[in-house]
Amino acid sequence: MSKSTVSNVIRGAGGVAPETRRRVLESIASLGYRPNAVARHLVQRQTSTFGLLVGDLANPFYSELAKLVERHASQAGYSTMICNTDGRPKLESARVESLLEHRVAGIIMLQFSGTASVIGELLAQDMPLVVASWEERSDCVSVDDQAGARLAVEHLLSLGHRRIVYVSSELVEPATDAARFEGYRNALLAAGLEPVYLRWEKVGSEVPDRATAFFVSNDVVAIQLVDTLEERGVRVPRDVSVAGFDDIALAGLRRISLTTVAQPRERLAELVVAILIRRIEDGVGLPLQQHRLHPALVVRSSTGPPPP
Amino acid sequence: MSKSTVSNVIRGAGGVAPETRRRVLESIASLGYRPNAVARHLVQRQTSTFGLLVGDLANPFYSELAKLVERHASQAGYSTMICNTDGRPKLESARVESLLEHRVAGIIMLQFSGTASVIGELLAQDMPLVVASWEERSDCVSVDDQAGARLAVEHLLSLGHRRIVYVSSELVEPATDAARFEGYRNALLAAGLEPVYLRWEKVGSEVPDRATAFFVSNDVVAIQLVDTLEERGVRVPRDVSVAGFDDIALAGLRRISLTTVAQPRERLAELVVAILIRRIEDGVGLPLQQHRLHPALVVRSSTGPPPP
DNA sequence: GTGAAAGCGCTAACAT
DNA sequence: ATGTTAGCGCTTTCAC
Repeated sequence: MSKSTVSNVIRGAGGVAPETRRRVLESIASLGYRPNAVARHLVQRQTSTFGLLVGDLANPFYSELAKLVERHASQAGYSTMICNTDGRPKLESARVESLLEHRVAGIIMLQFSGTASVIGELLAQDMPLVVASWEERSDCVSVDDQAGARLAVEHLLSLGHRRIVYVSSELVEPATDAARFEGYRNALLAAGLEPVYLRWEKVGSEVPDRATAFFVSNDVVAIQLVDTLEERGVRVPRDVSVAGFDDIALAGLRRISLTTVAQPRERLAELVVAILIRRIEDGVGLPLQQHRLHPALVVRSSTGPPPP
Repeated sequence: MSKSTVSNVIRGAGGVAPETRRRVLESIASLGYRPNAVARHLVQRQTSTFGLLVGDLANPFYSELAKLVERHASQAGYSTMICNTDGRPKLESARVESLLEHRVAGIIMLQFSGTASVIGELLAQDMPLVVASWEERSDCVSVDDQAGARLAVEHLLSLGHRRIVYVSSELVEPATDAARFEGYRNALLAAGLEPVYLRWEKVGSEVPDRATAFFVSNDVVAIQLVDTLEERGVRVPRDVSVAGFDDIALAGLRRISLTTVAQPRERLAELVVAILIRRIEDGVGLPLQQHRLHPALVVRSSTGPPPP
């Protein structure tokens, strides 16, 4: 009963006599032996751990996604090391450095803080990486942000709105925000209307009085916007309509009932993990794996016709 | 420039000549050398990774807590391996086994699925463990669930309610649920009233018509309950009052405005991590570290006087 | 102050 | 089918 035989039994490698196998298993049970993954990873020069970078776990969209990603990862035999970056580039690079030192098998970025260099560095080191938003340089899977925005804006347009404002926030990474704004802008331009870009942080001071509808770059901020508006006595959707993006669980509550662009979360999580595993197994040779998923408009009651 | 000298420089261990130190640092930079944490952990027979077990990351209370825990952990130099158990004991033990094989330095359970044996096994192996709810046998920190429930019920009582129903759900682990029910029960009994225990899953079929108020064991279910009630045309708080437990971020929204018992999340996360680190450093000799935090009632507009 | 040597617990290649 | 050997990349004595 040498180390290698025990190893063969544990790893399910063939070539072990049934009787030997039984004895090994028995000893393992009686001694309470537990294989040491650290040692295995060292000798294999490969861990079975993913690094999961998320901007803000307190944002339901990301925590829901993180949950799904972790599930798929563990089903495929991978553990998940989670890092909340708070959207801070400094923190992000520190956490990436730590993941690299831990020799994670691959990294998933649910939200990329905007420091383009981080992605470049990861790629330069051949670290398998999947970004859950559009990223030219690496494997990625995202929803078609432009199409999603167009869906929402066309809905607002068809309701009769003419003064539709785009509201952005720091919670959405710049590239994604840009794509959603672009979709919004194209839809407005096509209707011969003028796009207006507003930062959520400034809604307090400069909210355009004549706006009859807002398209907000994510649900969390959309819900906060409804809150803020109603605090000022503006009723939604009677006085003004609000549409969001993501379709977080909360958006479906009767009291919230937010019209929004739904992301296929389940499919997204599944794909992200599958793509990462593929990259890990097939290596650098594999061409870029980039997917764009279709979003769907979910009409609820935060949008309605503009006041007369 | 031997391996040990490099090691001494990296670890900041003294006894290295400034000139040598400079040269080592320079080589590290030019070669792009990155220390291998896996090897370090193997030789030290200790990782710097925490295992974080959470019942449901999609529940905002847990994701908010997870975020805080991860932050404190990383500030203390620990990585966080996250495991979503979905409240399923089978999954839970599988994930714990994986954490054990990874030789995590300690485990934090944000929600314990109810299989008492898991905790026993962990303790038997001297695995540092902190449970974020009351657990006699191990280090733990929780809010005073009984006191919290009493706060909520006394508020309802003072509003004039007499038929107050307790609503439980699978989302809350049994021990916590029991403590909250106990606090509810005591408060009702003290007022000479009869406690009623109802499972959320059964609210559809057997909701007591004469109830004028519900105390729900957590916010997520409380919010769903409000939804369900209003779907049936029952208005909150006009017809019936609802109070929850946790004070998730969502509860503060105007549209939701849920009266609830607030848990000191920030303090909880901080303590959990501090206690775990203490246990890791001081070992088995240290007596049990058990803390009970004080909850606070947050009165919002989901509660009001009962209808005449 | 620096280097040489041993060994953490495994796997993989090679003997037997 | 089983055992032996040689590392994986570090830290930690222990010599020098």
